[in-house]
Amino acid sequence: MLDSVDAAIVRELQNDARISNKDLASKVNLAPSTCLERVRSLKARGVLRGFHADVDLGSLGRPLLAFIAVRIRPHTREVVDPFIAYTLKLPETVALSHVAGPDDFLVQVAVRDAAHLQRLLLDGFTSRREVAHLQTHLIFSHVHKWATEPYGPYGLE
Amino acid sequence: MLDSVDAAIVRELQNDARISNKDLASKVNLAPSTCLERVRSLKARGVLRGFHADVDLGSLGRPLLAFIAVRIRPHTREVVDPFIAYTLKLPETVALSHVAGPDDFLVQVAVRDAAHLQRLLLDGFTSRREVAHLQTHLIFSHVHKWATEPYGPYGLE
DNA sequence: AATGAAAATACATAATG
DNA sequence: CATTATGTATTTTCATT
Repeated sequence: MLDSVDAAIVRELQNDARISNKDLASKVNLAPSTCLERVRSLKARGVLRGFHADVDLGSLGRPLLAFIAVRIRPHTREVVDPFIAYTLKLPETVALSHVAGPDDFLVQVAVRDAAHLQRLLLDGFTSRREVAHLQTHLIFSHVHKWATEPYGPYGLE
Repeated sequence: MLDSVDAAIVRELQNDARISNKDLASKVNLAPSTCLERVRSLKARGVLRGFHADVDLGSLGRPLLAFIAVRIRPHTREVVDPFIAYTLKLPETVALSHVAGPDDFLVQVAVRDAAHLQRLLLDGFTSRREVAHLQTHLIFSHVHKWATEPYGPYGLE
């Protein structure tokens, strides 16, 4: 359960995680000491899970993004869990979703170029016995909305 | 072009964007003053694009995630650009990818429950004239790997 | 829960090697 | 780029409300 002050703190930290506690306090109309307590509590309650730099992937030598839709067979825990662990260990993997539907997983990857993507597909995915089907969607552009607002009054959840 | 020190700074800030400059400097074996300069330069060069809190969406009243694959028609700039602007304004939208393939867009949304998702699909998407086809993939689980490592030596890019 | 004040840290900058 | 020095600002704790 978030009150309106918590919601304001969460909003500000979604937009700028490196804001100083003093400036944050001033934005949400709290004394710095109170603000610090609120932030600690939000972390302790698991509302704030972490703080991360958003990095230009091109600068990291990975300018090309793609989704890889993967069907695995059999779709049992014995196969699913190791597949997830394996995929998350790949340095190309940026995000992994286990989804409902014809496809089982959507893997978002960041690579240097098309040749790198091809190698990843062949050596990293189709070579695995549990991978039954692959479909690749090149990403022309990708926008992440870093700040999600609470649903309902103040996210009474 | 990142050297190994830049790469280390970027890695640390991807893992913890709220680390103090002093602690960051110590982790990457720099003097604080030098470290501060490095971080500023990385921001100025666009390598570090921003810093964001990772928030538990359930706590915001949005525990259900889905991908919505959208085909729009015609796929012209006159239609594409307003569609992107519209979709990014929806409070349910978390991320939007313009992709190659049969589907034109993958929209990641966060909603309260299945009823909310249904309303979003009907009122937010299928009601629009340019939306030719929709396919929804419920997300069972989603993992974002916040730290992407450079490709090659130090991401010589 | 929130506050203000004190004590401990950290930041920002400049000068020097 | 590291170190040092300096003044300023922030963070953090804690007694009080």
